[in-house]
Amino acid sequence: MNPLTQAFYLREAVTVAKELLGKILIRQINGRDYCFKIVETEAYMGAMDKASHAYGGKFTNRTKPMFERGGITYIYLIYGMYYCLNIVTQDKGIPHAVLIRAVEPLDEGAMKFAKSNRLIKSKKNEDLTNGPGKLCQALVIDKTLNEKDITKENLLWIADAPSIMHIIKDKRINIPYAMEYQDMEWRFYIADNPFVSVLKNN
DNA sequence: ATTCGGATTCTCT
DNA sequence: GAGAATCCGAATA
Repeated sequence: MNPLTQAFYLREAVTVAKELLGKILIRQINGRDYCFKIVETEAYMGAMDKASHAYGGKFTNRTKPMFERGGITYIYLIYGMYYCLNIVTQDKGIPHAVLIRAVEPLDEGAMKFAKSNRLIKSKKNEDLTNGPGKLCQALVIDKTLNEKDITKENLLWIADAPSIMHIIKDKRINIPYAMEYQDMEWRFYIADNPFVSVLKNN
């Protein structure tokens, strides 16, 4: 499997968010590779986007990675308990990012790995990785992996795979403070995939 | 099936 | 000091 190159990430977050669906997120740990398919993403569109941590060009210790050149991680702690994994996109100085909201274990090994890191009652496999906090727990992703290059085979990287044809677009989740931006359809997921966290409400 | 509250700590003002 | 790009299990209906 070949890593997605940096050029892939030097574009708008919405574009990258759509194209990341179906790609393979790989966690290397104890000399083994665990592979997961990306099935749900959200785009955060930089200084104009009221839902973004970088709204108004806000530059702090936390948001700093978003201002770097695309192709690295942006990982933060949320609600004091959970981590969220983002992929930085666009060139240096343009703070776009894509939140990885859900992944699907690609094989039995990945499934067992996820299970061993998630101590929950539910026996449904979907509950292992169908949310941004859940997948970070399942793949043992924390701030030690923040601001790291994901274009090279490493502890955490992304490999190319065939593009997804049937993509659903929808509003982003849980951003009530974002005013008019909470209605932007900047969440994307693979149609009919059981690991998607929230389905379209109608 | 849907709603609800508690957990927990980093980050910024 | 307040609030956060969430999750889980329990309670309700």
